[in-house]
Amino acid sequence: MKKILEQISEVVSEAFEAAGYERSYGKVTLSNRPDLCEYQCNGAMAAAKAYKKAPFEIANAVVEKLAGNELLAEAVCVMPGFINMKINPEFLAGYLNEMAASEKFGYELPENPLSIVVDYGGANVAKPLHVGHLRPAIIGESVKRICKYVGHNVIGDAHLGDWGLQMGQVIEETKDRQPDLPYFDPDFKGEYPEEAPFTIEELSEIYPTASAKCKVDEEFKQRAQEATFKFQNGDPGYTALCRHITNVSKQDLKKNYDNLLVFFDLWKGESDAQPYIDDMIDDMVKKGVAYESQGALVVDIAMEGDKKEYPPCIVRKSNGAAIYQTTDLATIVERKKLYDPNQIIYVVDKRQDLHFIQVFRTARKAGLVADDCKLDFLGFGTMNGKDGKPFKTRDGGVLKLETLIADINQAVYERIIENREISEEEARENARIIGLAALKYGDLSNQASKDYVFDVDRFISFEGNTGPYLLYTIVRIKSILNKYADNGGNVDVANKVLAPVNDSERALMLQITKLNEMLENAYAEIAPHKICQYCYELADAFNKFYHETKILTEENQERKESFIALIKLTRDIMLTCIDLLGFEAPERM
RNA sequence: GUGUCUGUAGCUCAGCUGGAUAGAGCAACGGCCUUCUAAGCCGUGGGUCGGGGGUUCGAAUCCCUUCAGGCACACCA
Repeated sequence: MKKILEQISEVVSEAFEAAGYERSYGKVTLSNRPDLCEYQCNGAMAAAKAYKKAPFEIANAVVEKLAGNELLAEAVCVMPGFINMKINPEFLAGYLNEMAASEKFGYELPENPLSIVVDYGGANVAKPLHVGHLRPAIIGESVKRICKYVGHNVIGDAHLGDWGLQMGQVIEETKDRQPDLPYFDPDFKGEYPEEAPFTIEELSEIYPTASAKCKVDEEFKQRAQEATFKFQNGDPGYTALCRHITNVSKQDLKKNYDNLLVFFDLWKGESDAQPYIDDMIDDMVKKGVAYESQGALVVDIAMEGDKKEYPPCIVRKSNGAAIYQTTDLATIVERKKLYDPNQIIYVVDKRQDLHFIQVFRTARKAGLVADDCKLDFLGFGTMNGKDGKPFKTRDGGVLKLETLIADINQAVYERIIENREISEEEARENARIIGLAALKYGDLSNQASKDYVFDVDRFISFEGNTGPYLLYTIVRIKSILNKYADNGGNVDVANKVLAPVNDSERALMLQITKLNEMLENAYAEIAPHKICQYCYELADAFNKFYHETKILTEENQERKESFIALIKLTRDIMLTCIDLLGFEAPERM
């Protein structure tokens, strides 16, 4: 269905035309003076210049043409030439009823859905997830859900780091512990065992041990580097062992991501792109985009209008090895071949923006993607502590993600048992749900590209603009609906929303109508924080309405059913919003 | 040094495709629970939107300049 702003703009555009002006001046926006009106059109002021007339005169003529329009209850013109409008309450109610009856609240799906790859997570095989992995997981998951919701075909790819030194480190440490395994026997000719030589628990201890050893033991470090080289060059035993490392590690990562409600469609890794490298580079050389410079093979990425000189993109190091850029480019080749995407969104630390400029420009120059394939870099900012410096543990170390989440859950749990009398089991379960909401909302409510202060106490404060506040509001609505059902009301029947009876109900209804406009925007700008803001305003509007309106004791049956329909719609939209943000609501709290 | 991002209330942040008195939350202070969850609601105080120029009928928003901070700048990922 058409968005409400489109509908009103249409009406005003026609009025401009009827009054003898360009219809393009009829664009209507939400009012920034809600005390005066709900919608405004500033077109008369822009038109004044083109037609060399007083803006007020134009606005007046337009307002005359708007008289009696069924969408509007009021249209007035105000100096110097604003057109202020109020919506017809009957029309408003009708709009909500249409939203409630429509799939996805009437969001208009694209005629030609895009194929979108979202690259997020940034996890490395064999290494534990730490706080640094939190933002890409949270933001990426939300971006993925938003893209899906607005009707595109989306693939979320974890794009594991499975091609680095850590592989060699784990190989060597395993070798030291179990030297007799067949992977280390160069003459071994049989089938390698199907079972991994270590469990998740063992692996998660092997890596840190090996990593620590590398820092103090030069000989071990040397061996790890050699092992990495051998595995990257296809040594069969090492390759087989690496497959075990990856598989075991993946289970552990999956468990951790599941806890965060982060679900990848694909668990590809850097290693999957390797087979594409040689052909890709040959092609670049053949096309003349890649050339040798200081021993390395590079691609110039300078473009007209650049304010600075960009360093060329290295696609092959002077020692012949591939580099980060190479792998990312080859991954684009792979994705083009397997998924032919129209858009690839990278959710990666913003400090890597130069890297992605290099990769994107090289991909374009070498024709790795179709010209109309969008390559988006959603660079996120740093998570800082309360002191404004990058988030660290008390002793300055890197905080494991599991620890962070456990700490938050514990803090939320303590707050719950302080305020509520519920069973131990429910308190723990709610702490998990509410903690995750606090964590994710705390992150997503900031613009992704900015650094932000990670303040657990504030996030779980249960007050104000927080995840728990949203959940509390949802739970409140659920509770009313449950009571309504207990008293014989039927919650499942689709009641009609009537025109609003008071200002707070009207405000709630207006807020609901903004949903689809907001969603379109959140997708176009890849901006989950817009959903946070909308959902908070919706919760706020509901709570104000709630305090002014007795819902269950309303005597007029039709009116009561209208209230029920309205709060049901509010609940459903809020549930949709938090789902797009990547968290859930409990039944009670 | 070059580029880039950021600078809005005591704190944390929205607003930035130009519009009418710059918005929230927290913190402070004052109200509201015999009535659908007070994790809520209502109210008060608090800002020369880093500074300075410019464009415009109109600028937190666009342009220039300046100050302060973050980040990145070819063979790490």
